[in-house]
Order: sequence, then C-alpha cells, then structure tokens
Amino acid sequence: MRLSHYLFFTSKQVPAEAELISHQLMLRAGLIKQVASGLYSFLPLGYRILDKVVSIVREEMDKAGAQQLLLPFVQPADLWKKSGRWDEYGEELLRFQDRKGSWFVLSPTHEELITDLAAEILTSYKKLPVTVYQIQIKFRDEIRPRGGVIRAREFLMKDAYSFCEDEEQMKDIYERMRSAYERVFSRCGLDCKVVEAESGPIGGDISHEFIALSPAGEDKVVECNSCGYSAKLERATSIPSQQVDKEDEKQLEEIETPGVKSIESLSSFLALPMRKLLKTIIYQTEKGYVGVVLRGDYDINEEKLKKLLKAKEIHLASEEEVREELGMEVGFVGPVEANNKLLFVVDETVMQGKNFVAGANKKDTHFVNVNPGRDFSPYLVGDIRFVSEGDKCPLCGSLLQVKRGLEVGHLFNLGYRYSSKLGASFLDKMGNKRPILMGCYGIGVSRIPAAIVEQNHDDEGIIWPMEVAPFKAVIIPTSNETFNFSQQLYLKLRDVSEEILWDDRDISAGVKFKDSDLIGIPLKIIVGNTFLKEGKIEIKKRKDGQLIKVSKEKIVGKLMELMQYG
RNA sequence: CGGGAUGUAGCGCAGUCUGGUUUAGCGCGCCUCGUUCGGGACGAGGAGGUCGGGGGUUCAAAUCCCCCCAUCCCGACCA
Repeated sequence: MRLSHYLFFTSKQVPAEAELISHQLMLRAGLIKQVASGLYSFLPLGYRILDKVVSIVREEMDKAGAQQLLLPFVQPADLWKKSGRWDEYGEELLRFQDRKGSWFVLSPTHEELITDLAAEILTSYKKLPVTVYQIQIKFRDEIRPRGGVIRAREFLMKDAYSFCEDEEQMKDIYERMRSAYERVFSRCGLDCKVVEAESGPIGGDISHEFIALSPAGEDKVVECNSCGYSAKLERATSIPSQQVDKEDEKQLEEIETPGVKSIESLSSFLALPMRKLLKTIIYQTEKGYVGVVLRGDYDINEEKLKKLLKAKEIHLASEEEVREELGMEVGFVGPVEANNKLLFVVDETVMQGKNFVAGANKKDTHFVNVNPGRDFSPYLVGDIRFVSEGDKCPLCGSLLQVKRGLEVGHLFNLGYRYSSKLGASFLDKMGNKRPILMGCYGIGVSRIPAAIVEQNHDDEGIIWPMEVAPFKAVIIPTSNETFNFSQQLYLKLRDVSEEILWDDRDISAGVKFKDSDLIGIPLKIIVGNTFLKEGKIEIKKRKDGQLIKVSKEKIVGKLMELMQYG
C-alpha cells in the first residue's frame, strides 16, 4: 500500500478529550475517530488492527470447536420480556419503536436470542454439546463512556454460547474456552491474568475473567505473588492484616465527640488508628433494617453482604430513615445497646479485635472500649469487606497486592437461568425432558487494541506486536536519489506480502520515521545513504531499535523471516 | 442521576471578566513557489470561521441575560 493515498493522518498534539495513554495514541496515530460520546469510527489503519484481532479470535474459536453464526443487532422486545431482562436490565438497554409501534432493543448481549434458537433446534441429547459464537456489534447505553474504545457504548464483541447436557460436558467446554482465551490474548501480545469473578447481571455461579494488567484499568484485581492466588476485588478474600488483639477488655465508657462524624475525623480526634474504630452502616433490606459493622480500615463489599444475608435487594438507609424510624443519629451509629432496634451483621475481623470505639447512637457521643460479644452480639458474622493492600493471602498467608486491569474476556457457567425461562430443553436418553445447561463466553474485541497499546508503547508511540500490527513493515526512501529504487523494492515486495507500506510521500525523512514510530509499524525498511554508499538496505526494528543491513538480493528472504518471527 | 468544566478554522488554544479599530487572532496541519532532505526543516505567498444552537438586552454581542444541545472530568451514598 502506498501511503501517499492512504486515508490516515497523524497528530503531534494530544487531543484534549483523551486522558488515557492508549486513547491519546490511538487518536494521534489516526486509528480511530470519535463520532459522538462512546461511538467511534475505525479508520483504515485502526480497522486493520481490529480485523487482525478478529481473525485471531475466529481462528482460536474455530480450533476450540465453536461454530460461527450471526445474530441480528436489533431484537424484538418480547424475548427480553420473557427472560425478565426487559425490566431488569435498566437504562443501559436502548429501546425504540418501529413504524408500527412495536418495541425493539439494540442488543447489549444475545443470550435471549441464542437460547430461543437453541430451544428450537437442540431438542435431543444426541446433538449436545454444541458451542456457537458470533463477532457482533453490541450497544450498551453506558452512564459514562470513557477511555476511547475501552468503554464505548457501541463496541465489537465476540460472544460464544455453549449448550450442554450436564455439568461434565459443561466443564469440558469451559476448560476448552479457557485455554482458547489464553491463546487469543497471548497472540495479541497481552499480559493477562485469569481471576475468579462475579458474574453480575448475566447470571450464573462459576465465572472467570481475563484481565489485562494496566494502571488504566477500571477493575481491581487481588493477587498473591507467591502462590498465584488471584481474584477480582469484589470476590477476593483474605486473612486480615491484624489478627487478634491480645489486650485485656477494658471498661465501656461514653465520651463526647462533638461534630466528629466520619471515621477519618474520629481517627484524628482520638489519635487512634482506623482499625481500632468501628464503622456501622445501616442498610434497608427486604428483611428490615440491618446494621453492618466493620473495622474502620475496611470498606464494605455489598455483594458479599447480600450473599451472607441471602437478601435480594439491599440499599443504604437514608439519613431520614435512620433518624425517624430507628431513632439513631447518623454519624454516631453503633451496635452497642441497639439490638432491640435492628439486627447486626458483623465482619469477622471485628470479632478478633478488642476495645473498639463505636457510635453511641446519640448525637456527638461515642463509646470507647467496645468489645464484641460483651457489649453487643451479632446476628451474623462473616466476610463482608473488600480486601485491602497489606492483607494476607487466604491460601498461603503471603502479602496480597491490589492491581488494576482491564477486563478483556469473561467466562460464565450460566446454569439454567435462560434455558428454563425461555423453554430451552432437550430429551435425554431416558426420554426425560431436561433444561439445557448453558455457558457464555465473551471477549471485548474492540477494546483489545486499546489494551494492547496500554501495555505496548513508549515515548515515540505505539509498538504493535507483529501479529496485530496494521502493517508489518514500511519502506522509507530518505531522499530523491533513492526514491526510484524504493519503488522497485515496493513493487517486488508487494508480490509476496500485502503487509508492507511504501512511504512515497514527498516529505522529509524525519517525518516518515516519526509517523512510522507513532503508528507503531514493527519494521522500517530504510533506503537511504547506506544504500547509496554501501548498496545495503537497512531494516530497523521498532521494538528495540536493532538495525540490520541487508543486500538487495537478500532483502526479501530476510524480511519474510522478520515478519514471521519478529 | 448529582457535581465541576468546556464549546471560537481539520487539531491545539488566546480573545469573553470590563460589549465598540478585530476585516475575530496565534501555533500545528492544508495549498502554491523556491531552498532543503537520516528523526516532526526554512523563506515568501495563500485558502479556510453562520464564534455549539435558539431567543433576548443594546445604537452595537464571540463578549451581558435566558433556554436548549453537545463533549469531557469527578462522584453515585463507607454515617
């Protein structure tokens, strides 16, 4: 491809709207262009990258035995009503009417459609198991799109669905998908972690996420360097940093704390570390009000709380509710002498401590030397906190680290949630009607290029791994004297690979070098002074700057080798 | 949804507070000519703007007021 007529542009200036390095570089290299909030065009260079990721995904899915199909982007509402998600999905689901007034949605995901399809076709155990996938546009009306293509509203996703007879088949396919994912991400040049995850609104119990580690990531991951334990922060457990207080239980005492409402201010007011304070938070649940008690240095994990309580809906009680219905004072809430008013759920770390400070349920008053068991009794004790830096690994006891990352892939065992609601069942060997066991496996395809850039860049720009680079090499003539030869070389190389660009633009060599490095082309084929003096063509690697000189007779072979093995 | 900010040429910005010689500027980019030509060259000339949209105030509005739209950032209840 000759660059002089290629639809691309580069920019020295950092676009004002871009915060993340990947977003900035993708805009500066002219890979993407924003159309509206969360909507992006992929320009030819960017599209070639995306297309390579798509090919990798397709190859690995096919190898794993999945069959590609294509489901519509626009779906009728009634399927969503059947599955219950018309009401559950919320405002992220974009709904609209056609000219006849029928309701439709722009697909945020395709479980409904695929289950409906499976219900019709997969009626016998003889067909199972089956795995299908598609690479399709999705639309989620995100509250706040951010980071360019990292969190866009319209995005490209690979979603696969498996249909199994039983858990044994399910496990087999789940594992096959998992190793396919490992190959996909490693071919993309991504450094990924597999972590235990929450399945969120999609449903299901077993779930793993593939996280590309990056400080720009939106997700937090807990990991142990010595035994390899890793999990999403929401799900991670730990051995608390301070195990058991050895001190004696002291006399309960009331103290005045005028206007001291937050843990931070209480900590500095009393000159005590946050872990010696108790925070008590009141939730409204379908079982009534629940007081949640945690050490001051931990944050509450609502998902864990929900599970422990076996509650469907929980939300924080408002200040008015706390004051008017419970007669407690916000800022000074505590578990002591309050068991008659509400139940207390207590984090396990609290039970190991002694002589805490807690709210006295009176304005401007706290108790000191509060001891769990003696001064209040919990209704439930469990792990309801987020792991924090400095906690110890639940498996081996080493220090845990909290890191950021980007979710690029997700595996779910969906169970029977969709098959039972949408009537997808099959007849087993015995002639019994049973619901199909489903799995669902996503890859955020259009987010991958951004994740790669996050992990592969330097001050000059992007450094594409060979397999996803938009072009593998660019021929750069540095002067008029070498232009003609560069053209001959281009014509010759064009016959063996369409992965080579020819920078035939009438501009100075410096600009060509800079552009090539910004865009991230792995190899520069430089035809310049060295060619005029020594008859040698230079090949310079983007990654490490290594310079290789070759004669024009050997250039094709050497290039083929480098393009294949990097 | 709450808070903060921004909207002026393809991109990055100044001008707005204090309305009037501003024909609305500057840098990058773009076009022409010449000199350059191995890491974002230089000179000369040139094209490009309904100042986000609508309404209002005024002799006069990019500038003041009202409404709308768009975009970005932070937060979404940790008492």
